Amino acid sequence: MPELPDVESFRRYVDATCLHQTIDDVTLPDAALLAGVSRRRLAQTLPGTQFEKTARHGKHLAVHLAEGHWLLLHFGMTGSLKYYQDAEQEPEHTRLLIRFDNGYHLAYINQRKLGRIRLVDNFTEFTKREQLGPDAAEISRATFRQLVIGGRGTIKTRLMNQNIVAGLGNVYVDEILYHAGYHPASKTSQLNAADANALHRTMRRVLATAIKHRGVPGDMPASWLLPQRDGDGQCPRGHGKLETTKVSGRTTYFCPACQPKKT
DNA sequence: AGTACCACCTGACGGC
DNA sequence: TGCCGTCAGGTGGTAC
Repeated sequence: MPELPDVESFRRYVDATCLHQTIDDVTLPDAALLAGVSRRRLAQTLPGTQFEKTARHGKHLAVHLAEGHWLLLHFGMTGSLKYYQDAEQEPEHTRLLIRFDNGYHLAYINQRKLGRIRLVDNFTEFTKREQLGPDAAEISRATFRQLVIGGRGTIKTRLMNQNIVAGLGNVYVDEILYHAGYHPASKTSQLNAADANALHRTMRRVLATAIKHRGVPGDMPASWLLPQRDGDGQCPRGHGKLETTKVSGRTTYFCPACQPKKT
């Protein structure tokens, strides 16, 4: 479930493997993921150019091409990348395959096809056009406070909204609310500046830790909720079984003892 | 401006 | 064995 830490790990992976190599050719086994760009246009644009640098905003990975455009990858919930040499190693569900002139391949894999592949002139303009909120790993405390408290709705829904803060999804919002001690259905109208500051501090810490562990669930600290996301997950602080509920349609894990509701 | 619900999409899993 | 319903969840659309 690629959220900000996963996408940041993909970005670093591309930086570590694919920069400054000339693209020989591109294969698009499935055009269903293309958004605003045709198969033909990608096949015309990519060969002959190189990946120059990468950027990320929320859950969007952007690769700047030496010829000027940005290749944008969104991973949905089942997307990932793999860099490999032998053609035989091509992963299942590869939806975009780039072959470099050093003989290596970069595969964009996406089993459930909920991701998007785009080609845009300007990444910053794209994030504005999509009205994405500030990146969750970069947002200042003051801006966060302004966007996240007050108004209507629940804190979980607010934090999941990419137009408010970009990068958080179901799993990491649950994680942040657990560590900060807020019930996911707490009303934003009941939160004050101190609550916002605490949430901001916790969010930054959770994201930094998750990035350090490359978003791999099994590598997260034992004190985290994430490894407990299954049938009978336990509160890592010893309060017994976690509860699940639906908040705006998403399965939500929380500990009723650690996370009292503010209604 | 909220919520509620559906659709997209595939594969795993439980029930019968 | 095998069929079917449900669930996973990021996003976007619609109805209310």
